[in-house]
Amino acid sequence: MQKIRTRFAPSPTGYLHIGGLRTALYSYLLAKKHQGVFVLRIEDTDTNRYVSDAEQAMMRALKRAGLQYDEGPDVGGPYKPYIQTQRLALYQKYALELIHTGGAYYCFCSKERLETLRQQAEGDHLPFHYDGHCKQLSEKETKEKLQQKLPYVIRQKIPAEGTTNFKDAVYGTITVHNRELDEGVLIKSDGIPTYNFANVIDDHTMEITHVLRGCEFLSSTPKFILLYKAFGWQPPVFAHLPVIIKDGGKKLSKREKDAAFEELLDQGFLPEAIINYVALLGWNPKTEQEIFTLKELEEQFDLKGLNKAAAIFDKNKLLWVNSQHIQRLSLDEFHTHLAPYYEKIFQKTKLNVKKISELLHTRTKVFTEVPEQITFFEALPAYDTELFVNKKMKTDTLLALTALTRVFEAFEELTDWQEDTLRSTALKLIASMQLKNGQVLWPLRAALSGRQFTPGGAIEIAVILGKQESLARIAKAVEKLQKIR
RNA sequence: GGCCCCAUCGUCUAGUGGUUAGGACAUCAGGUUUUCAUCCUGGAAACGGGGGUUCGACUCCCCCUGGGGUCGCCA
Repeated sequence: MQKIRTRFAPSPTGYLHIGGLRTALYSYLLAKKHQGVFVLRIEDTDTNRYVSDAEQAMMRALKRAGLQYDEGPDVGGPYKPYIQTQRLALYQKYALELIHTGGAYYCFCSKERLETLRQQAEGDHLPFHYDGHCKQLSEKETKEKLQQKLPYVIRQKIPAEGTTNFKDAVYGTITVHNRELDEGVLIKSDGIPTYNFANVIDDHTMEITHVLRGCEFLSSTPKFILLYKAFGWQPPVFAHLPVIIKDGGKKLSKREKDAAFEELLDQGFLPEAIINYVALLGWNPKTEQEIFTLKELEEQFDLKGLNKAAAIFDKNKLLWVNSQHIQRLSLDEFHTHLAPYYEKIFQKTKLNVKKISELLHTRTKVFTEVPEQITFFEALPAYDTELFVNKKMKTDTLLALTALTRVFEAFEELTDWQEDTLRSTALKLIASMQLKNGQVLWPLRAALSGRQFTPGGAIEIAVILGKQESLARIAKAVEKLQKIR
């Protein structure tokens, strides 16, 4: 069997958004699954929309996502160059060939004439099609106009009769009447090809076997097929992907920050989690597995599992997938991810941050939510004595005062500030007071943290804070509680 | 508007003529736990509508409705 070659062919107009990421991912997975080759090609034929550094941003994003391409602008390959504006001579050559074989023709119509045609069509409530005006030109007339150096474009010639169809790997057979197809521009007046043309030439010359792209191309694919036919080439397998929309059914635009892959990274999501989530948005593994590594996706991906309907990007589920990936991280790996946050937060104190990581591990959905969870370690936040009142724990300010006073006395005597010791000391005290664990430990945790909810319990927090700081915080709580008596 | 495409819980989806319509997220209730989180148990929650075909339709066909795409010298 022929070796599978897929490509991701973005136009460098901005950043890698979720839809693009998914297209790239599926292309990558399809190639990897079959030991094929994944190519990155930059489609920069729109000189008006040139955005500097967008290519670099695209390549960086792909790499951060883990989708390393085998051939591309910066890594080279046997079909280079991989940037369309560097392949202009090639398109020129094929366009000429197409004119000679009757698959295309010169068109000298002015933009004004086309605009008039367009307005007319609109007035008649008809779809605009080029009227074929220049198709009637004789060879001699054409030659004359070329010699006069009149500006021209090259248009695709489309059969007036019949239908064109192709089998899409996800949508099945698509058929359209040729009369519905516009004889679109192949080469623009500046000599640069349009997407329609460059895409076909490149996919063929780069021997791409499978084209995965957004379904906005579904209805124009017959034109591509016609182009392949005109050249006598075998078209690749096409697989069009449904769109990803945001909640509320609106289109996910590149402008939207949360639609950009790297923005998600900045928001504290793991690249492998984003990949995992996006993979499931429109593809079903046919098993009940939900959490995948890239490697597992490479093994299990199949075009057959692709879905036709548009999918809504659900950040909630992404959050969950992310938390799952975080929990699968080893403690060391997890700790490494948190290091920069610790550095920022713990300016004054030197704490056992490894222990904090332990507490955080099952409590983190995204890294960016970590700071708010642990700032109380650095400095005791202001709090009200109401914090000591908890119905479920059966505590109130009076009980808290006695409990904390006793805890202070017991802890003060300890020479060994270890978790086991603290726990047994606390439990012994609780037993002697004939109270429930929560009646002492809730006030203790509140005193130590000044917060209603914390990662970890009273004992764990005390261990991390150390003896001096813990006692100071308990003393402060006692003082506060005495004041309101 | 023409053409093309799509349609199962709020969301992602399984389902290919006979199922108590399954799973996951979210949600609700309960349990474990010194709070929170994790973890465990359970609940509520869907086949857009109308016609056919068939002994039998979520599944097949048609129409409607709703949604999306496209109609550029953009991709």
